[in-house]
Amino acid sequence: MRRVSIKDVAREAGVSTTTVSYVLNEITTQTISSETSRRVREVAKRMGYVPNLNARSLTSRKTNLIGIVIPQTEPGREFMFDNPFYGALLSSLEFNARRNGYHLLLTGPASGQSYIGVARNRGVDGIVIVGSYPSSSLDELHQLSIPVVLIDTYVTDESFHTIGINDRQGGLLATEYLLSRGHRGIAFVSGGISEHGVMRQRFLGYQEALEAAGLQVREERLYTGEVSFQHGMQAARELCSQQDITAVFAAADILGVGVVKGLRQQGRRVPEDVSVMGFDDLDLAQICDPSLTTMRQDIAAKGRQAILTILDALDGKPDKQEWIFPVDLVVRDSVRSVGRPVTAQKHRRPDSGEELNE
Amino acid sequence: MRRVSIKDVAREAGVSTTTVSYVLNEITTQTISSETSRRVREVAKRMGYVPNLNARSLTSRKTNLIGIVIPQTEPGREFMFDNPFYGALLSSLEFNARRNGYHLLLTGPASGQSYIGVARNRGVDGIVIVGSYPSSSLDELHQLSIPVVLIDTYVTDESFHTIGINDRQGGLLATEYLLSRGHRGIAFVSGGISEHGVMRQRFLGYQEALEAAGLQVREERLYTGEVSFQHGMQAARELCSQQDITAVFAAADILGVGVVKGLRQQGRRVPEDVSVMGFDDLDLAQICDPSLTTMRQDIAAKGRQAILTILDALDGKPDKQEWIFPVDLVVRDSVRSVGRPVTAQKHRRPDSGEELNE
DNA sequence: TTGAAAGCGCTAACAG
DNA sequence: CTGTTAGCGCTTTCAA
Repeated sequence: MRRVSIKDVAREAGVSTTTVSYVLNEITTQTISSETSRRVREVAKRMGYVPNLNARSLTSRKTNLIGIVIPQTEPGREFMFDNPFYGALLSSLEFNARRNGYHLLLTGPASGQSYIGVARNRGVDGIVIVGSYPSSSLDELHQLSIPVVLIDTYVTDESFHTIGINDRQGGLLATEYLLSRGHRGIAFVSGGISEHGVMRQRFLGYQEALEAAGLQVREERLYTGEVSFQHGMQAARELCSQQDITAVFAAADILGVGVVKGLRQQGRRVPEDVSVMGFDDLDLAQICDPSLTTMRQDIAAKGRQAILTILDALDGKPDKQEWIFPVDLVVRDSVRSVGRPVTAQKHRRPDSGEELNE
Repeated sequence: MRRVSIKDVAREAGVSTTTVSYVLNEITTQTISSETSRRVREVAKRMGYVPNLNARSLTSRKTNLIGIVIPQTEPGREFMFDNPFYGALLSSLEFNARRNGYHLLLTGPASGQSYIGVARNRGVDGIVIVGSYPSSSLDELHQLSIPVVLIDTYVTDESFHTIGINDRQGGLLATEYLLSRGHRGIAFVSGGISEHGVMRQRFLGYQEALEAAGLQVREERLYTGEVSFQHGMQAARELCSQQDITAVFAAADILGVGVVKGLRQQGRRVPEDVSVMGFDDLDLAQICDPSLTTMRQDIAAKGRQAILTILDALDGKPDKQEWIFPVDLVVRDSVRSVGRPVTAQKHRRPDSGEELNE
């Protein structure tokens, strides 16, 4: 049984398809007698007419579809995302798209194939890309002449809108906090450090904080890999052999909780033996025990702004948008103070986050 | 700058659009000279031609689109899913859809509106619905004459395929395990218990196990609410006042980790003071400390089978498919044995999961 | 206030 | 081996 089309409605109502179209789309430049209008509406309703958006897009050149590209954690891996971060972001994208009359076309990057293909095939009106990709892939995006929003990636390209947080400052603040607690041996656990990725920025913040404190980044304290619970655990296992590490800065909560777990398995207590900082402030941070001290970012805001930015661009706003949301330190239970070196300050305010003014 | 269409290619290659269509779609019933074929391909590539799937769907009556409906945790809430369960499931759905040439149209149920609307608008080829909905909503699904797969819901309707696990048995096994460990005061923490939902089945398993052990379900030990970390914490806080509760069966891991957290906040130790069981075996279960004893289910398999079932139906297989995947007990660290009543067995196998044969 | 006609990009009989 | 033609469902001039 075929779907009822505009033709069916037109025939049944005894008018032309044009008229049906006018009525149902409430075209104000046309004037339709209220009687006709009423009848068309009634018939359409009775027959259960639903417009075919694909057909409509053919003429209107607008699909009301927004493409979302979310990375695979690892190439060839079945799961796009183990990291709850993406679930939260996706939720926000969906919610905001829907309330504005858009639908979401979801895709991971086609393995070995242009991940733009889908967007072109379907004629999405805009596209949101999460995470960083080789710039070769991004080149293809130029060819699509549609609004592109890049979330969490550092490319300086005038034709793309970007949404992110101040990752470098986040890394800086996190590390400064650990330093302020007296830690000097601070390991860094992260995902892959690619040129345009957030991990690199968080690392730079880490480095900057260390150097400002007169310390050096030490190769053997760096644990990069994938952003996963597993990698966090693995890193923790390895770093246990270095006695001078008293704190770990994990550049994502999912890594942080892995680190905590791994440390535990090695018989180390958190934070008594080793302190741990996360990044993101997912629910995970509170689920973990001890609850994770972390850098909070507003994931919902990112999703919301991504959609709004697309809509703005579709509305004809020409300027590139560039949003940087703030990150905030959230102190919980996974970091403790250790005896500070001789450079202790004169006036030590008890229990306050002492600034590190070298 | 307009996208290049089949017409453009045809003109450039000096052939008709028909020929282009034949070549590019590799229609085997037609025979095209290899020279023409080569030229068309070359031109198409050079011009960067990408077929418009929306247009194609107009004639082929096939969109290669699968609609996915994921519930909102709570009506009016911004997030569809806080629960990482949905992220995992969605990943699997996307992966399997893509490898079969399908794309995913993602939507939460439109607030106050038919959540079938999107599917009809877009003409999706099949639809996957996760979670249980009022049966009134499901009625509309009949009108769509497309394959429908229901994940995690108990409706007996011949026209829908279903995929799930044996929730009742899961609830039974979980509770039996707690009983076998000597627990008698077992609380039940879950999401809303709706008629066709999984929570109800898990509850029935809980009830069955209790009754088989000569115990009764007690109203004051039931904590139903939403499936969230928050609700788990809240339930834990409340159940602390009941001294005779020595174990909690949380019908979802996200609830379980909330319960553990809540108990901790009340100064109760897990499992020394109170034992906790989860359900799902998400990563969370291991992130939690102590790691959660739980019922494992294969989320990836659910997603895979959902897509395969749609494809089967689209291929013309007429029979309703009904998949029930197994659940397995995963013993970790959140449950301890308590002194068993006098009915202790003669031969007590140390450290084995003693069966409860009353 | 309404409708005829053309066209969006593509496919599929059918004819040649 | 290839092209003509009609049509998928809808919008949009343009004319009546």
